[in-house]
Amino acid sequence: MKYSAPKGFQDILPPEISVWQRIEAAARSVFVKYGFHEIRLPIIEATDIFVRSIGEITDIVEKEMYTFRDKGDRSVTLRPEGTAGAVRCFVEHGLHNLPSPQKFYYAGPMFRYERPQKGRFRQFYQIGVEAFGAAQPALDAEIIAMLNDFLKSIGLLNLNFELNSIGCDVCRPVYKEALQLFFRDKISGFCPDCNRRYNTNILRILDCKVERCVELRGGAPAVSGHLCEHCRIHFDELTGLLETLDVPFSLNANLVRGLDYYTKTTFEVTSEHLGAQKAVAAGGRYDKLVKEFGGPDTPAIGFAIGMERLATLLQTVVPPEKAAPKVFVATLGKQADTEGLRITKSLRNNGLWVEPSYGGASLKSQLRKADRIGAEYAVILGENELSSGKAQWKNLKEGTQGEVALTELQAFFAKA
RNA sequence: GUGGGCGUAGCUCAAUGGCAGAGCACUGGACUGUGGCUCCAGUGGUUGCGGGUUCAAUCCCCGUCGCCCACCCCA
Repeated sequence: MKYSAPKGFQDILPPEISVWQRIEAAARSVFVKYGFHEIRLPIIEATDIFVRSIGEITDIVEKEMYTFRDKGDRSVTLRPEGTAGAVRCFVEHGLHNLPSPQKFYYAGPMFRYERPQKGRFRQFYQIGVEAFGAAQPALDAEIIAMLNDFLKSIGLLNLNFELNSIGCDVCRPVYKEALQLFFRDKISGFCPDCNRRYNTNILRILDCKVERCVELRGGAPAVSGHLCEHCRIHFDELTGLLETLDVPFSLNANLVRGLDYYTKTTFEVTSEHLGAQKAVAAGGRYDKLVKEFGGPDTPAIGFAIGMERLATLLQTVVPPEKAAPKVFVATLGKQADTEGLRITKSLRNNGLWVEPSYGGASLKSQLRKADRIGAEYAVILGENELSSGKAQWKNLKEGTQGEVALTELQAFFAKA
């Protein structure tokens, strides 16, 4: 093999594409009912946009970004996620001047230089959703309900919907201090990763999977007990609204998002039928990010859906569609080859999927091909048919055959 | 970045320190112009790449690249 796609990059071929198209169509039809509009964003942004929003000490920024200098010596980065670019877009175009909230979605590839594994690629596709300009828990509830609607509409059940609040810039620092106090004396007993987390992102100790760490962190202060009144009310109202809207969820006090910009509500949808990378969608509030980007103080919330992971799940539920032509036109002889092309075109003009023979093969091999590509009908056109002005039609599913005048072919297949 | 497993035909996989194979798929034939079933034949390989050991390496050793899985982290 001389060439292969770069590590962590993959081709998506026709049998799989039908699942992707189904996902995209379902997303559009659900999102439009919630008033979300599609936007198309650049795949490259100024590097600083991601550093400022995602956070300097996150893995994404520290080691996973495809960053390079363009010919104008600007540092640019292939987007590792969509929210930063969406916020940049919102601020750049002054979209806060439009009635609030403004609601958007987008779909496309993201890039992270990571070691590939099941459900993880260096180029991966996300459908992203962002809503700007409403601080009320009603918006959180709606956006989560919309995600739930979407997942139901493509036929996915048995997903885990987890919810948490990580507080705001008032209560989170207090909570972090409480965690530092709790772990200070016992951190040396934790795994090396947790010792690193103690300094970089202490919240992450709460979802370490190492058995010893799970035991040792028993009794650690829960975020729910440290939310300020404002955040606690927001969260309580949200859970109440989700119950009203019949959105099932479970609380997970250890649900921590890795990106710095999240505030208050965080949520994640996972499946047990994926590998270790089991999150199919995740998101949360980011009330400070628009201001951070130079816009007015504008609360916002969003989520992202992992397309590959969703497609993997959907393929186990719904088999990929096998699309097949209505008619295969088999021809024998130069003159019939030409006439066959003309017939093919006229049937296509009637809206049918028609495949011509490209000439030169035996009738036997042409019919074999017609069968293998799953055509419903074959039209047979040779010297006899040309001279009589009548083609043979054959129903390949039922094995029936008959004659039809060349001038009647369109009418024949319009009814067939 | 770390750890483990695996690289042989388009796909799924055999094989052995001594001529590189099967099934499926593809093309054709048996059946001068009638598919599916059957039978026959054909196309297709620098055994991922590079080096080493050896009379001889697909096999053993080293390196490298790729794939898979897990950690970290994340959609």
